[in-house]
Amino acid sequence: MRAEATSVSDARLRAFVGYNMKRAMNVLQADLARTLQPFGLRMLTFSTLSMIVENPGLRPSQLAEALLIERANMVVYVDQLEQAGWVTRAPNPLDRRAHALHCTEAGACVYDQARAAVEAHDRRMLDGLRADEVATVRKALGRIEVGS
Amino acid sequence: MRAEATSVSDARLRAFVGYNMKRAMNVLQADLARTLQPFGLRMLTFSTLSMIVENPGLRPSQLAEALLIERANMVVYVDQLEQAGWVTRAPNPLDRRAHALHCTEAGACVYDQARAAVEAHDRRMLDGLRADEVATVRKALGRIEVGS
DNA sequence: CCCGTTTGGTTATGCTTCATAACTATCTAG
DNA sequence: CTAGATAGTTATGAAGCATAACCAAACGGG
Repeated sequence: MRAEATSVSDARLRAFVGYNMKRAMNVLQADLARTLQPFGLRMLTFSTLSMIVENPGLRPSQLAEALLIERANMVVYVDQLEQAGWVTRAPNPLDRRAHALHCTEAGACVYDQARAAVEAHDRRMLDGLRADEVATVRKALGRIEVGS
Repeated sequence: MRAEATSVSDARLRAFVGYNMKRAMNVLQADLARTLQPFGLRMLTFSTLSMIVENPGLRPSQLAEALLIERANMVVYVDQLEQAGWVTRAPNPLDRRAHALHCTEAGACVYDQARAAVEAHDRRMLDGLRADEVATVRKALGRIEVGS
């Protein structure tokens, strides 16, 4: 028999919605990373690629602001996408400081495939919840995000 | 006028519940860190302290398992709590390999105060949501956590 | 009882995310 | 024209997390 037969309980922490959210987020993040790994993407590079595909020509600083990431860190993610041949940093004729980000054909291709996988993952994650329940979750997440 | 007057949109990413959850979690985490900072605690040290207060005598490895943290990393958090004088590592007479974790009086005191602050934070975070909506959110988070 | 295996705690190391400071080049406003 | 702001970059450090390796102690089959 073990030294501690008494069971350990996190019931007190379970009372906090934030604690449950963190645990759920852990699982979600690990699962999503597994989903994206075959495409050579991670959560942040996928988000970055998505923003570039959907907003062609945008600047890195706009990207950073939209994704709540520091400009300094965005450099790394754009670097990785550029080195993979999925994104290009074109000079911006209107502002020689800025870059205009565009995706390549290969980038659009991998994005389409990855997006389908992420959509499937998102659907699977909410499997068993009714549409109105999902709507409630979205509403709650929105409140938490802006409410601070 | 700026080079890019066209507005940047993350609408495509907003379609994913996971993306909204990550953004909400970012805000939550930053806000909770601010809440805990006056007490000299962070999310993980607070969770660790809570588990020790609520489960006196438990072993570090039990703690790690309950909080989904590697044993190797748990060492650091227990170290910090011990150095702050809030937790003690007592020898376990039944198993000389193991440690029995207990909180000190000072540890119980700071925990009570921090817990009240975290409870207030959790309540404020969900302000504006009905009880049944909160229940739905809890249910969804539970599904995501175990569903994988 | 002996010895291989397992377990508990620890140390070291590396990766990812994130924040900050500092620098250069460029733009903008007075 | 000059001062200050902005865009991109580099360097650095903190936190969270994972893995491998190590030692001491416990366990279990022969």
